[in-house]
Amino acid sequence: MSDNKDGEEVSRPWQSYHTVFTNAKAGMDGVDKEKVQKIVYEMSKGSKYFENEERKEAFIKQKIENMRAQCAKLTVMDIAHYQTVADKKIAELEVTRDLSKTWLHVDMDAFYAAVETKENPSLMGKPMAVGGMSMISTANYEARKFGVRAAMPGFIARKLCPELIFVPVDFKKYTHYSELTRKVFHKYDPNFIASSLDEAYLDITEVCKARGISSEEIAGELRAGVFEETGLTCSAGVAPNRMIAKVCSDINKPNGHFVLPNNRIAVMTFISSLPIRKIGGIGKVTEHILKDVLGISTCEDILHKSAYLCALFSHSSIDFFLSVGLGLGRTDTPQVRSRKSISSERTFSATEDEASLYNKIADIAESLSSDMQKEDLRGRTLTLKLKTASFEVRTRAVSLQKYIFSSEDIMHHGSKLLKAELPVSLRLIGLRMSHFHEDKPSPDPLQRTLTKFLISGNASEHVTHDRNSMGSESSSTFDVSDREKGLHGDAYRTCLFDADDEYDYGDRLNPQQSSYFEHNSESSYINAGEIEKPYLRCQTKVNNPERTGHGSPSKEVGDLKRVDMESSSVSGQSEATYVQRFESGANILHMKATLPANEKGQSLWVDDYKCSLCGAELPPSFVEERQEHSDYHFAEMLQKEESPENCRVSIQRSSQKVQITKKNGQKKQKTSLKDSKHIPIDLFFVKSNQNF
DNA sequence: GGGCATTTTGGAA
DNA sequence: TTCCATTCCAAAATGCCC
Ligand SMILES: Cc1cn([C@H]2C[C@H](O)[C@@H](COP(=O)(O)OP(=O)(O)OP(=O)(O)O)O2)c(=O)[nH]c1=O
Ligand SMILES: [Mg+2]
Repeated sequence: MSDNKDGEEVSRPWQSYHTVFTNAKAGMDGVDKEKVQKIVYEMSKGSKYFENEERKEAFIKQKIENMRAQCAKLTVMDIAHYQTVADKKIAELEVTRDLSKTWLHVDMDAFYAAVETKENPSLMGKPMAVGGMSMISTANYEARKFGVRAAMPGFIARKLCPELIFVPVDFKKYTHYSELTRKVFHKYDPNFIASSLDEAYLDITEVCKARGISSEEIAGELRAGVFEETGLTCSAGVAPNRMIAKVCSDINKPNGHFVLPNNRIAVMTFISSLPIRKIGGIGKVTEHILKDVLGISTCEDILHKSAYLCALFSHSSIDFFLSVGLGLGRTDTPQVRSRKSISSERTFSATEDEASLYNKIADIAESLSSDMQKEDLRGRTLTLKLKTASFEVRTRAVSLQKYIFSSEDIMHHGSKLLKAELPVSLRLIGLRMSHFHEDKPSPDPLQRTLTKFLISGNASEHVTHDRNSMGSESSSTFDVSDREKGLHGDAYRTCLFDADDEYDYGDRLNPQQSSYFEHNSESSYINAGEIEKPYLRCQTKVNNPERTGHGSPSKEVGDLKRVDMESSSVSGQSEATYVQRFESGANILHMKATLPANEKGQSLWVDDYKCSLCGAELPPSFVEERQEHSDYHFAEMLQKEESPENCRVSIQRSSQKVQITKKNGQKKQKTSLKDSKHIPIDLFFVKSNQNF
């Protein structure tokens, strides 16, 4: 297979250039995929962006090779062992199957584009995209016939379709229409989960029973209701759990619905031939890895390769994959979660002019501060995000003792972080605040703690009465991390098991969250957890519409005020903690590991391939990289011997980093990127894997 | 050994 | 001419400090 692939890469290179929009999507039926691929490739080839993608791709390929090697080493006995482990796990999961609920997933058709067309009917029937020349957020179905898709840069889309009309994004409009749709959703499930402006999950078990009608009828009625209310079409999917419902809503998109009966046979039949990429949580990289390492393409394949999966991946990943293979997904209604961060970033033409960079960051700080004030947020951690002219992304964070929100404070700390990176040529700067303080303004930390303590008692009561108690959202007043652990402490990994849940956080129509009634924009968080009539307490949060060119309006996340942990830690330093690292994008999947530790000494290349100190693999041809790698170990040793106290910052700032997986004692490592000036780089790997 | 802080990664709309 | 976004989440890994 790999030989074959390599061969194709040489003769038809565009076939191996995968993008987020390479993946099939509704409305792409009659499209000449080959032609589109070729144009996309031609337009991308040679660009800085492309080169960065190639670097990332090379990293993944290497990882795949390592995993394949590991598979090859498995003995018959190993495989038999893993098979029993897999079978046991499968049996355990099967027991949890719950076919008693009926979930419906609704997804608006070409949402932004549909809204724009509704407001400007002259666009009807013409290929149109929402966004600009650098990026489009979505395209209508006429444009999709040309291969134009969401997340595709505008200039490429125009190449695919010269007639394409570009309409700038206008979040205010989308938010408005979103509210209208939610009004309809609310009639069928007052606790519906809004996972984005245009999507929601409804537990229609009760409505069906109460009205004595089928889920099919509910789906039709709901879609008609949405159309009546908004003039926009949507698609729906009905299934016994959210994971499958989401897949189903895509089956008859646009303007249609698909109902999967609540019985095991139907689910298994449906899932078996389904490409794994259709499942939420499995994206480009995971698909690539499972395909190239184990030949897995469909959900059915997952069960056939269960032993290998157990041999290669971590527990949580195994649970997730096997659940997908079994067609199992969440059926409960999760706890409402509050926003955890807020950010603002902007792309501009690359520059290394410091004055101009400071101007940019000032604008961003201003914008972020303004957003924070709209939600009455104050945060303790500020993260600076940078994207260099070569598309390398870096982040740098500081945790402060004070909670801040003013543009002055943000700018002050943000520019300090930026200053440490100069000189550098950047194309993007972003600022993100997190570790929010949940109280109302009260600058004094001590006082806040007290206030919080008092409030937490009351707030807790409300919150805990929240619909279901799976979360310990407020159980532990002062320990955020404990609460979060509780939140994810379920049998499955939230993120992967049910990707839907990833989005539940935000748009779930929760009391204080976004929706269409403003009277509560001021609602105090003390009522945050109460949910009698959730939507009645929603506030309309328009996320700086039009500020950004495209993208999504920040997930109007509600701010379920949770009592945050107080300053307590702010580890030592009086000012703040500065730590940094860098790295170019590279993918990592988590796997099991198995590499022996090395001792310190000189850097030698074992088997002419592996570093004797850390096990990193670096082919002999990587002369410079090897030199650099050796230098790194050398510097590391010097540091250890000389200044133990500076170790942290120094090492982290060095151009390479070595990571040792504790659990497995295996190591993985990669060379990260450099620092502003040169560009070393590249990685190598690890023998084994990591955990998925 | 645990808790905290930082960074990276992959995913989704 | 233009030349690949923005917002947000969770997990995992790493290192420091107790
Ligand atoms: C996928 C994607 C969507 N969006 C926005 C624009 C979309 O209209 C909106 C909803 O996303 P989607 O539901 O993924 O797409 P869509 O509604 O435009 O089309 P479909 O008929 O296939 O459902 O989110 C982005 O801004 N960036 C993205 O990468
Ligand atoms: Mg949609």
